[in-house]
Amino acid sequence: MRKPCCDKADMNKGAWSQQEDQILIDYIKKHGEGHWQNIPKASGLLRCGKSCRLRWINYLRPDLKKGNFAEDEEDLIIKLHALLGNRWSLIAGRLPGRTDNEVKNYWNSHLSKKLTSMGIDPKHHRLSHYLARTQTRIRGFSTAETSSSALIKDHKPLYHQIKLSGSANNQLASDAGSCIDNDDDDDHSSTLLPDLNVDVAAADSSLPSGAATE
DNA sequence: AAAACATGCAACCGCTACAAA
DNA sequence: GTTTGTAGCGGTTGCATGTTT
Repeated sequence: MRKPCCDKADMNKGAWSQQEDQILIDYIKKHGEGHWQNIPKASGLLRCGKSCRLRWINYLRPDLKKGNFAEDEEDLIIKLHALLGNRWSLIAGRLPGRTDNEVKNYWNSHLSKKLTSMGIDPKHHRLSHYLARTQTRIRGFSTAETSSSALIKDHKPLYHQIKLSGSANNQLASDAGSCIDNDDDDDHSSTLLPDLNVDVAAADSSLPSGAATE
């Protein structure tokens, strides 16, 4: 087991001060991103490189979009989560200005509850056991589009069509295909996602099993 | 008004992947 | 081929704030 990256007792922890933020911003403006381990030494910050990287990526980056998630962003997150599982960085990569941490937090605090309240298991994106008992066995998104359609219609359009440009869609399919596994207990593996036009069954099987599952 | 509880977010921790030596 | 160091990712925690009792 490797030592932690920052075991020095004199390193700061916890919330960042404005002064620390400014030092980090100034340093990165001058030297660019990367070489995070050098930043504490070079800038005089009493933070480990890992902490600097996280602070920059999640909070200080100028291209970050602050504020609430739009409805179409929510929808996209839900769809991508159904496709990719907890691959937060991949999902965030499809949402300009959003970070993996932000998407993850938003999922855990809002979206998973929202799906649960709709009777949908947020983990597997299918009807919860209670509802499923009264339904035919269904797989993947077709669940929400068919068997639970009446349920869905009473709520905001979580599963409505998201318009992606052709190239964006192809890129998504490409990205998604590169990270979905063949876990046969996982309903992602054979799901044809109608909205995104992505046949997950055709995904690369070379990835470690369970990568998109729990 | 105050205590208890719930919620959301920022940050940390541990792990893995990857590259360089 | 092995070792070592760094970057990046996802899970988890802790704290600040808001809400309820």
